[in-house]
Amino acid sequence: MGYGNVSERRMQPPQVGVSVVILALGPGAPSSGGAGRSRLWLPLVRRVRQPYLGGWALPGGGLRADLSLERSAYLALESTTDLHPKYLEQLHTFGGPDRSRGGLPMVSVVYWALVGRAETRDFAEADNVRWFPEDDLPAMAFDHREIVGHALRRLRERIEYPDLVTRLVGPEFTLRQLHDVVEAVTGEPVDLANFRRRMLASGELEETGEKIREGRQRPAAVYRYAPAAGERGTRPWGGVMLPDDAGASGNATDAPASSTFGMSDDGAMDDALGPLTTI
Amino acid sequence: MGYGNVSERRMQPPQVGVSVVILALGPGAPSSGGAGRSRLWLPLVRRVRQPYLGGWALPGGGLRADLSLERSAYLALESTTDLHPKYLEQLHTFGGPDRSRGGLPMVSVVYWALVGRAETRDFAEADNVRWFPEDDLPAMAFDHREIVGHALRRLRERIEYPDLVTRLVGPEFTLRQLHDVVEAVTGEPVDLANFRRRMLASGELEETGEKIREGRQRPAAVYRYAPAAGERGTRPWGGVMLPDDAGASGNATDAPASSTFGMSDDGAMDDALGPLTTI
DNA sequence: ACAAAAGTGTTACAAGTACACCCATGT
DNA sequence: ACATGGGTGTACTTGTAACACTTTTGT
Repeated sequence: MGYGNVSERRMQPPQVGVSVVILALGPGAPSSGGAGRSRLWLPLVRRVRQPYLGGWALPGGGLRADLSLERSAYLALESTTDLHPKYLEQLHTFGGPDRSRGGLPMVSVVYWALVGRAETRDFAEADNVRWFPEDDLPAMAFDHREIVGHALRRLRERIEYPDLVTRLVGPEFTLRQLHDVVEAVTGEPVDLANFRRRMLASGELEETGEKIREGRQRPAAVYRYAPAAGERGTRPWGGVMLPDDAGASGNATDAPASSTFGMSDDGAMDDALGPLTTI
Repeated sequence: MGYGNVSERRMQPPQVGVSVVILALGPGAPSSGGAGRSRLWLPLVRRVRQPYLGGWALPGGGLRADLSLERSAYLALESTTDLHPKYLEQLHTFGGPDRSRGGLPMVSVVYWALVGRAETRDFAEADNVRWFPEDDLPAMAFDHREIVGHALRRLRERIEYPDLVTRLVGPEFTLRQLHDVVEAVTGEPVDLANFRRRMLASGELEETGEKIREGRQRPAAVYRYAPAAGERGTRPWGGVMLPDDAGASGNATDAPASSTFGMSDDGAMDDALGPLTTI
């Protein structure tokens, strides 16, 4: 009952898309010439359609019915930014009529990921992609600013867990590097001695046997993240490890995702209907 | 590129729905005649269409473009089970091609909620709704069994937080009641003395001044959940408090949701396309 | 020798655990 | 009086924080 006299349009479910918040460490404040404490940076893409045409938005894309949410997120990210995080974790799903000002209603499943410095290619800018420091973001499309805030909060809550910190620094690292990352992320000073002990006590770090000298003082032991087999994926949150060639599903000869994804290479189409959304 | 020769259908984004996992305390194992430790129960609704016709599924419904995700979840729940939780929290979003066996691809935004014993009307069964104990669930449609597992894990992680436990017992309670709930949920014994102190130390419980006698021994002090104004909503997770008459948006004369929702009263349509999905 | 960073020890305090104990109440 | 649950005390263990200290290296 009550079905005929309510406008059909209001009953329509919204469209779905995926967005990704990528976080990486980058140079510090310009006042120190980029030196000093590192900051968190994230890539945004320029929108190429209304609404918010020309504005900055999170990388994202449409959701394909034949792919898992993670795969969709990964492909959307790949096609817009060429980044290849090894780990994606679902952050939250945003929806509701208020967020799509001017566009069609849209539900965005948002993932977040951390990438090491190496993967960012020194923050080189692709055509429509630019990296911004977390504390100096431009005006952003839709509610993407709040989404970023959400992701940052999440990161700060969990940054002290070995699996998260280590993801920001790359596969091998010294304890001091981890420490500096934690301080950069939280903005709070952390006692180095106690931090060392906590990390080592976690049992998830393994000494590589190598030593590395960052300055010109005593070299530090190099570690890698190597959780005991039993406790892998034991975290309260459960992200998804992507295969090394996550763009293909176990077939190395697959065409690159950017061509199978069927999207032109314009980024930030997550909240407007892209060419693949035919209704 | 690569757009024309890929089937249009695969490019279509999936439909979206909302599902809700409701958890409430109910009678214990039948071997003890329902006495003994309480168990967690949850309501399921019988499906009235393919796939999984006649099977049990989580309450849910379509997502309306003109409502927030929470409101959609609330209305779907209300129209299928007549339950009115005061609090809903987003759990996770499930999607991917594997989960919709036989149906059209579907993304489900899943919420979870806890309701007090009072609200369950002694687990009375409505037409197509039945309550099941968490440890004796029937075969369930789609991946709903895993979704329930997800919700239970989440509950067990957080059950010791005052705001969660208190939601399972209703507005007023004794410390022993809280304690019993925690033991029922975790299955582990918890030291009562220490539990009392932890709860009181949280500062989120307020004595009502009343006393109540459960057995025929010394009466126990009655408490209510009353977090200090500053720390309300300070939890790492952030659910949504629904207004007391959450079905209406501040307008008491709104028609009941079941008629504005535009759905017939068949439950568990979240993963099949209901009458309101016209494409 | 000195500076700088790596790495270890020590102490103080907070938080959590186990368990013994007393108190209030109805039969 | 005594059984039963309500409520408190206490000793012990564990975790965390602060900070002094020793070691290794290059200049």
